[in-house]
Amino acid sequence: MFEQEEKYAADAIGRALEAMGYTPPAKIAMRPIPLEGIWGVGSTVAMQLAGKDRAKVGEIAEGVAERLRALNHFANVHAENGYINCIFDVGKVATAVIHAVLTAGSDYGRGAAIPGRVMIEYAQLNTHKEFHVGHLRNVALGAALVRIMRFAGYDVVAASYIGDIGLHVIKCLWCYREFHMGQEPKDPAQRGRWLGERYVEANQRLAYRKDVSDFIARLVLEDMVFNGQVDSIMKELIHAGVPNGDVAKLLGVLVSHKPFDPTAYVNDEMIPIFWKHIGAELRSEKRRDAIKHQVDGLHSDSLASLWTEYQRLDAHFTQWWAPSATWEAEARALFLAWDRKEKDIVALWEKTRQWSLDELLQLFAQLGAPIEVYFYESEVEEPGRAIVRNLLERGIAEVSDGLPVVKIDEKLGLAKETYRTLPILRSDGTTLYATKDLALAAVKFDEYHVDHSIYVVDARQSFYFQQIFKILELMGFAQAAQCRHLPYEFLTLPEGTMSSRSGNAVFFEDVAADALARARAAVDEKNPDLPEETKAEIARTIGIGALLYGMLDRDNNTVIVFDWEQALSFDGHAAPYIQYAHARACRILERAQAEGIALPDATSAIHLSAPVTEEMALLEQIGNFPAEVRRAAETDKPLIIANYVYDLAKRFSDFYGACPVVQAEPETRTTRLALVDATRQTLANGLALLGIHAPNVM
RNA sequence: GCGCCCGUAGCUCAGUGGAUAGAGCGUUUGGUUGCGGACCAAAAGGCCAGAGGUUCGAGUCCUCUCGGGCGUACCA
Repeated sequence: MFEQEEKYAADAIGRALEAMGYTPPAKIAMRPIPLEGIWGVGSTVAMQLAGKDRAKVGEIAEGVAERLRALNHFANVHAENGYINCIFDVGKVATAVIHAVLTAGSDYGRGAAIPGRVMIEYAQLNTHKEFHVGHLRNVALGAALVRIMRFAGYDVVAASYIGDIGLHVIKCLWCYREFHMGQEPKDPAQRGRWLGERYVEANQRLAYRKDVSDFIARLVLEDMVFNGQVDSIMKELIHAGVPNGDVAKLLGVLVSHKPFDPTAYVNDEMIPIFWKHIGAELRSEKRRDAIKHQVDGLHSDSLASLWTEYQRLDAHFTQWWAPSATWEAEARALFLAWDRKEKDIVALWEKTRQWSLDELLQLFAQLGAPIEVYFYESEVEEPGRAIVRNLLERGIAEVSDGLPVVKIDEKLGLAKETYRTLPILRSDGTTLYATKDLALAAVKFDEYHVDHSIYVVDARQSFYFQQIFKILELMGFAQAAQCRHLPYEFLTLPEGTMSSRSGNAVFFEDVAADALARARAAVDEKNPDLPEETKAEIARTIGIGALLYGMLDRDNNTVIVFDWEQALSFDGHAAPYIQYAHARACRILERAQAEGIALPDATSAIHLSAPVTEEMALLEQIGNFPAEVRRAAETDKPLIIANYVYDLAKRFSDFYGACPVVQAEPETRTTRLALVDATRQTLANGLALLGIHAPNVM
C-alpha cells in the first residue's frame, strides 16, 4: 500500500545523495518509523555511508532532508539521530488507504499474478488411523499456506496425499479380520474412529511378545528385591516340571542381565508359569511397600511403574501369549496377499478404506481446507516399483543386503557422508514410503506440470526429503531443484510424543467437541435471543477458529506442547479476540445505518486534518496488509498473518476506546465510519487466509 | 559420531541487521447510568543460554561452548 510512497522516498533520497556528491547504495531500503504518533517511512542510508563519523552522519541526513523538504511531497522530512524520516501527509495517504480497501473489498491485499505453477502437498493423512490434534497442525498450516500464496498471486494447486495402504493399513486389516470380522459400530460416523482403535489394538498385539520380554529385562535390571527371589523361583519352576535346560537358560539370562528372548526356550509353557511367579512376587512387594508407606510415608516410584506395566500386560497374558508367537508372521503374510491382490483382502480393504475416507473428507470440509487433487498411496505402488526397476537398470540403484537402495553420496561423488543410503523397496518386494514418493513426484512433474513442489510435512522427515530430492535429481528431473520440504515441528503432549500407533493421542474430534461446547456456552450467555441455527453457526466459527489460530500463531519450527486449556482459551491473544473486533466493527456500521446515517463508500471524502494517534496507528496497520501478505507468502509463514490480524484487532480496540464514531461530528463521523469499514474488511480478509470466519455477531 | 531444529519476562510465545526488546496468561491496582467488558488502563517482571567475531549498528548474521528436542538402510 505504501510502495509508492516508499519508492518515491527512496528515489528522492538517491537523487539527493548524488547531488551531494555521494554514491548511493544499489537499493535504498525504507522502513516504517517505529515512533508513536508519527506516520511515515525512514531511511538509514546516512549511517551506512558515513560509518563511524557521527558528525558526517548528521551532515548527510540533514542535507538529504533539506533537499526532500524542497520537493513538497511529504508533510515534513527531518533528520533524527542519523535517520532520514519522511512524514506522510496523513490526509492524502489515509484517503488512498481507505479508498483502496473499500474499492477492492474482499480482494484487498491480493497480489498480481506470479508466473509458474506451485503444487502444495499437505494433509497427508492415513486411512485406518484416527485424526488427532497433531494432524491438525499439518492441515491448518498447509491450508493457510495455500490460501496465502494464492492470494499473493501464485498459481497454486492444492494436493492431499492419502496413506490408504502401507504397513499400518495391513496391521489394521489383520486385526480386523482375525479378531473383529463382521463387527462395526452402529453409528456410521464412528466407523473411522473405531477402525483407528483397531489399529492401536493391532500394534499392541503385534508388540506383545516384545513388550513382555522388555518388561522382564526391566524387572531384572530395576527390581533388586525380585533379583533376590530368582533362586527360589527357579526351584519352583523345576518343581512344576519345566525342563532343566530351559530353567538354566532363563537363570543365565536373569543373572547376566542379557536380553530375554522367548523363542529360545524348548517349552513355551515355561513363560506362563514364570509369569505367574512374577505377578506373585510383585504383589508381595506391593504389600511390603504399602506397609513401609505407613511407616515412613515413602512409595517406590520404580515399583509403581513396574506394577502399572505388569498390569497392562497381564490383562491380556492368558489370551495373547500363546497365539502371539505367530501373529507377526500372519501380518507379514497378509501384506504379501495384498500384493497378490487376493480378492477377499482387497474387498475388505476397499470397504474399510471408505469408512476412513468418509471421515477424512468430512473433516477437511469442516476445516475449510482447500484441496483440488487427491493422491492415494495405493495408486503409486506399481508406478513406484517400475521406477525402482528403472533405477536398478540405469545403475542409480543397486541391491545391497538383499534390497534395492540408492547410495546417494556415492552416486553424487561426495566423499563426505551427507545423504547416505536410502532403501527404496523392502526385501520382500512390498513398497516403502520412498517407493511411492518417487512415483508421486514423477506424476506431479509429468501430469500436473508443476514448476515448484512444496511438501508440508513434519520436521522429522527433513533428512528423508533431502534424500528423495537428490534421487529425483539423479533421475534427471530438472524440477528437483524446485522441490521444497516445508518442515514444521511436532505437536507433543505434556507427557510425551503423540502417536496414533500407541494410542497415546488427543483426538481432534474430542477437542473440537469441547471447543464447540465452550463457544456455545459463551454465545448463549451473551446473545441468548439469537435463533438456534445462528447460535450453532457462531459457536462453530468461534470454536474451530480458536483451534486453528492456536496452530497458526507460532513459528513452524517451534515444538508445540498441546495444552488443552490453552488451546481452548478464548481470551487474549486468540482468534475470538480478533473475531470480536470484527463483530464490534459490524455493530458500529449497523448502528449508524439504523440511525439513518449513510455509510461511506470508496468515493467518500476522507478528512483527517488532525488525526489522533489511534486513528493513525489503525490506518498504518490497514495499509500494511498487502505487504504482509507478500511477506507471508515469500517466507512460508502463516504466522505473519496470524500476528498481523491480532495487531490489527488490537489497534482497532484502542481506536474503539478512544474515538466515538456514531456520536462524532458529521465530517469526522464519515471518516471514522470509513475507517471502521476498512478495518472490518481487512480483518475479514486476513482471517479468511487463515481459514477462520469473521462473524457479524458473537 | 554426523546432521537438522530450539534456547528472549514466573509460564506460553512474538520480534523484517536499525530508534526505548514486545504480546498473551498469571500476579497487583483501577475502569461501563457512553458504538458489546470475549474489552481497556496502570504496576511489577529481561546480562535475549554463554564466549568470541563481522558491522556505523547484532536478540537477529558467522564460529565455538553449554543445555533441550528430533533424525541418522527395509516406520511414515
